Amino acid sequence: MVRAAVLTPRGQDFPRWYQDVVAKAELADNGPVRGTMVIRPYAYAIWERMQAELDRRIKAAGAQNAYFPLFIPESFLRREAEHVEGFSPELAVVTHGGGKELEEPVVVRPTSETVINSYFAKWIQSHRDLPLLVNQWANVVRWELRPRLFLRTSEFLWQEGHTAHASRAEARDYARRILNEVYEPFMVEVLALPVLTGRKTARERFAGAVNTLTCEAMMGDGKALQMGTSHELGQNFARAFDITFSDETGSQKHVWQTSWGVSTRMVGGLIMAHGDDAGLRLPPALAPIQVVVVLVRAEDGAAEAAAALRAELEAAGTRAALDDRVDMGFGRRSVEWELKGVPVRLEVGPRELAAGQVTLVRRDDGTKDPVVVTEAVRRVGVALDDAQGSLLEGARARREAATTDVGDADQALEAATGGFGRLAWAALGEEGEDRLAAKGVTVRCLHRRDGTVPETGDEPELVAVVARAY
RNA sequence: CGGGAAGUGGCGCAGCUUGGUUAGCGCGCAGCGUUCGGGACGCUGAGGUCGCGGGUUCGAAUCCCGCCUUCCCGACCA
Repeated sequence: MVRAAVLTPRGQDFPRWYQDVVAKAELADNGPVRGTMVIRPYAYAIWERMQAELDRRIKAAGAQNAYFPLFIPESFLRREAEHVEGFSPELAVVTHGGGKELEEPVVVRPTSETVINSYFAKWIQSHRDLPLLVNQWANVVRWELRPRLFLRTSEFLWQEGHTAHASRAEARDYARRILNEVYEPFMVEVLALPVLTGRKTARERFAGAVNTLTCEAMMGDGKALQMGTSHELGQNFARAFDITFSDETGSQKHVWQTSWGVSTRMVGGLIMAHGDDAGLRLPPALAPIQVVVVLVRAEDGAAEAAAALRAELEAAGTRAALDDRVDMGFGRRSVEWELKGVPVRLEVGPRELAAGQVTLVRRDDGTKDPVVVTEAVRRVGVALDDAQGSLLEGARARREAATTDVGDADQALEAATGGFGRLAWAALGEEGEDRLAAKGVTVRCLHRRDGTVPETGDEPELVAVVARAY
């Protein structure tokens, strides 16, 4: 039996495939204003799972949640020179309110450094007030000229952390801690996405930061996606907003800061990294629905058995759903759950039930196995664990296979046509970086030979990973 | 923002070159029946100011102008 193609094949037209998945898995729609996005319930559930997992880790790193306003006085943005310069082109500016022209235009936040820091200046007096670790879950607006659902939209949802510390070393350590203890483990353990971590080059650095750290993942077409960033801001904003404290000796000092964020872009990354020709493939640790019990036919006690299985799975702590829509064709329902990437399907029908069995189908590798009903819950648990690992390994293997070690800029360009190129940063340099950029290839990050994050950008023997990026 | 392509029921498309009266097709949707272990089938039916605005014309989905939106390729960003 040949399956009809549900989606444009991934290898035939990747962008088209991506759009097909977003539409058919009911993830998102375009909003009425160019560049905006309607996040549909299933994708929002995925985002909520990301939020839950991240929020826990962020709090474990000591930050507390707060909320700052959407509207920011335009003058605030102008206080940090590089920051304005970086964001000016993509600002949405409100000029009218309450039926009249505003005296000072108000910008819709593209990020909240400026508002948050103006309050940090007020709240921080003493070294005893430090470190101040704040996180906010919010929407931000950056007017996009070339929008793409989840990956680049004019409005997106994210989490932005902002911290102030008493010393440069402490701020630097915290920026790194967020990268290595929050973002990277979340992406690896929950999203099953192997990420490269490292520093951004000066060219790729966040506007206003002295150092930007990044997590980079490879998508199914070999392009890179920046999954999250953590910035060391130095004292740039502290000076611009006059954030000072008296230290133990009573002298006034400017604070040292960080900011860090991940966004709904990760949903796009998840689709592009794990998806296949049948749709999304969700890692079990993330999936809003980990297992769906599909009632094949409501005969011979199958309906009762399916409902009971779902209840048992839930009792065992598994996120389970029941699909008892027997008036809809079985094949159609299978296709639907595959599109949505639900990791495991338990098919319950009278035929196998007569033998005391149900069928366990794994989304990650497509395997189907009969399992004894009384063993089903345990077997689902095993399958979920296994799928989590195999998705991660599969993504890692694809990345390795599509990564080439090269010696110079020309070879790097060649390598970046279908994956990552890796070469000595010393052999590329900023001139080489500019040459690549002219061809749409960027340095995604700099890291040590062993993949760890360097302390500074001028460590010897740094490796540059270059690629085309979303 | 530059360069290309395209907007016709929910989705995918035909019709446009050579204006002409009831705008078609497939999928989906609703009802009924037969089916039912990988997108079932039959019958009946609903659903469209042809992206928006202006113009030409006796008459515009079709020709002209402007705008909006989407997709692809480039420059900028999570």
